[in-house]
Amino acid sequence: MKTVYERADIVPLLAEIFRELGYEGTSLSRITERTGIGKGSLYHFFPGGKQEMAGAVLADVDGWFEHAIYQPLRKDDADQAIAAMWTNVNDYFCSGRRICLVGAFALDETRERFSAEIGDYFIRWIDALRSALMRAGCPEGEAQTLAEEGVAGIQGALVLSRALDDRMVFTRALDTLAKRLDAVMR
Amino acid sequence: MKTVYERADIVPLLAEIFRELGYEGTSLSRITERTGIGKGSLYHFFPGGKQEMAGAVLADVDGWFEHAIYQPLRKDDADQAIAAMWTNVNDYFCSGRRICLVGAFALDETRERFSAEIGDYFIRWIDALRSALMRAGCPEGEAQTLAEEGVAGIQGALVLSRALDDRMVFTRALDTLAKRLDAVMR
DNA sequence: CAATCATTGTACCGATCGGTACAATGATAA
DNA sequence: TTATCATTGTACCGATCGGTACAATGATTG
Repeated sequence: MKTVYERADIVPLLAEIFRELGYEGTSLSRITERTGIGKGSLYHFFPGGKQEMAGAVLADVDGWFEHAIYQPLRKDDADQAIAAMWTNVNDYFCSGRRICLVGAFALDETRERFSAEIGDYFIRWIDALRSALMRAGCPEGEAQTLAEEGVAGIQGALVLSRALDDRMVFTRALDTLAKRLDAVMR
Repeated sequence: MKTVYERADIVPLLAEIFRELGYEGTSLSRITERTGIGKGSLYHFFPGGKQEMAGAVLADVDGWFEHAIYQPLRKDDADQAIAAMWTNVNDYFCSGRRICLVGAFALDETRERFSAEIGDYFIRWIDALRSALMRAGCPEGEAQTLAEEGVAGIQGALVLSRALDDRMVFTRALDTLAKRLDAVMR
């Protein structure tokens, strides 16, 4: 018996493991244990080993945010895009049950491995949000501060809700942030 | 030649290493490499091994916050204590260069090892801040939300400033948070 | 059918992991 | 001085680490 995988199917599985265990905590044996995918397959699709696996996961995450969050913020109706951001972020992070892999990588030495990808992810999030805020009538300086506050607030809400093991904390924090940005736009 | 240590001197050294490398990323050999302390000494002071070392570091961090942040928030003049919190937090985290070990542990599976300590640290921070806010004239419901927002905001600012490798982001975020809490108090 | 080739399971590699055992060291106290 | 005892350096343990080699598998193509 022999199961055949595709690279595109493996990446989301890897993502969940890196999210839960972190980069250092993720070992090849635990990947095999939790997915059934052997080393042969893993090194066939990711010849660069663990580093390439994590890199592929980061690229996948980045692609999702670019499509689902950043592009709407840059191009669509500002009010609608910002409203959609809150609901999409709440769904994506499962109300705080899931964490942000990029944020987690930023905290420890894993950052050194992926500093470019990590920086890009947040820079583009903040820029896209600021763009939407300005189109909604917010002056530039205030829009930059608000955008940073919103993105940082989401990351902090993830930390806090996991620390307290309380998903309501995340949803509540998102709600407070949404109201704050809303208030400045009109 | 033989260097003699005390447990109290070792803990801060361990703290810095756990902060930079995370729990899984911190190995005994790297501790020895960066501190010169051998396994003999480490297991003499921490018979429980790595878990006890990290536990001692968490207790040390908790003690510092209890003394320098929480107690003033609960007992001293509210305005002064909150103002002191911002400057002390900015100093403690070196304007975002240092991260919060408790928050980092909360993000990955390390949380399972120390869930009680992690939960306590944040619960007491939020409670103390809410107490100060209420004494400063903030109604209870709003004080709870603001306290959570403040603590989460600090954690998010740490993530963001490290991700962007920009310490100004941290100082700016702290400033924005301070102004926000200040506005509601009067 | 035969040949090709992407994919997979498994055995194996040296290095490092967390942890233990214990003798050497050196300060303290009788 | 001698005995005691906390402290340390070092050698060692089995397990696991990330990674490699390669033959077996099986779908695809001519």
